Amino acid sequence: MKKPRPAVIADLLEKPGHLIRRAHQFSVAVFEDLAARDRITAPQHVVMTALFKHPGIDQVTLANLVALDKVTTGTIVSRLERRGLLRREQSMQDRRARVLLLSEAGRQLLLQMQQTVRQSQANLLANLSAAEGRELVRLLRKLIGAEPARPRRSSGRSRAARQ
Amino acid sequence: MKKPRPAVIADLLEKPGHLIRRAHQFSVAVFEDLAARDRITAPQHVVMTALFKHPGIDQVTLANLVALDKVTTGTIVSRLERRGLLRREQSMQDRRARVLLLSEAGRQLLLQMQQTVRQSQANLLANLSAAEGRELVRLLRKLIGAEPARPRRSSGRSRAARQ
DNA sequence: TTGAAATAGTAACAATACTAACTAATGAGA
DNA sequence: TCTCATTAGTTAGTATTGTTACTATTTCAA
Repeated sequence: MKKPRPAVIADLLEKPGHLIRRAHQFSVAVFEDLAARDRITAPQHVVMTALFKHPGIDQVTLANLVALDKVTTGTIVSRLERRGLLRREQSMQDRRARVLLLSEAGRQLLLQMQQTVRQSQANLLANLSAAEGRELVRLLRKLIGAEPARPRRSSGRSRAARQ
Repeated sequence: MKKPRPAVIADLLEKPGHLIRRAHQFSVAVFEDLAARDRITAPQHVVMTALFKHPGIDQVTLANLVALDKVTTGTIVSRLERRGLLRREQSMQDRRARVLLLSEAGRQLLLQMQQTVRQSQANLLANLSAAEGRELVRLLRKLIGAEPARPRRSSGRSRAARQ
């Protein structure tokens, strides 16, 4: 006799999609808990980090680096510019493009936030052992198709980074 | 001699917070890819699923079930109500509360979407082996503090489900 | 060289997601 | 019973995130 199939619809806590949303929600909350003092959100921090490592890139390159839509990247950049944390200059080579540079204030803020950021990553993984944390990172990279195999190249082929 | 510490700032693909955001982005894109035809977003589907399993609950109870803010839950519910997928009635017991029920159209749509939903979960985990998928689910549950240990009780203590 | 395709950026729109502040109703203790 | 804290829901405001559509510019190919 067949099992009666009590629920056609699976429990939410079994669904990877739902769990990933919960994890994201948790991650954002943990970050903001510590970074609220500096009035920096997680994506703003990611953008600043990318500009720290790659000064002078344009918005589309930046969008690909951080895996955000170019429109989203544009609004985040605007907000940071309004706060004076980065500068936006006409590119000499391409008059369509805008060259992005962290301002001195932006650089200072980013460096000063390092301890905070490390702490928030630790809080995020607090419920996991060190090995589990590493395994989670590995699985997430594999899930999104960002294999560590390829030596450099980045960008990957993540669906949403299409433009 | 010390290693020169080439980058103060870690690579984004090492940071669990960034990877979780990427995974969430990917998850949403995969779901919408299949569910766009029904014009149902992932959170709308989660809300409908919860109402299917728990008909007649109020908005705050629903918000706790799906781990969303009560405001967000309210706007999603409004949108579904406007489309006729659920009904909202005054509660007899508590005149502040609104009792939520899936309409017949909502029930039909939800059931009809089951195959789509299963497929999108499969697509989401396509890069992982079955064992890796299960491990990811386990780690995410542990991360957000929703242990399978406790037999029933749910709700957990997720930071963002505070209200 | 010129005309079409591609690209960088923006604008307008929609949906999620949260906080803070509010209204209305409930409930519990003095 | 009266007051006050709590609770259900909404409104307003901010931010992220995406789509589609548009302008300006560049590039490539006929």
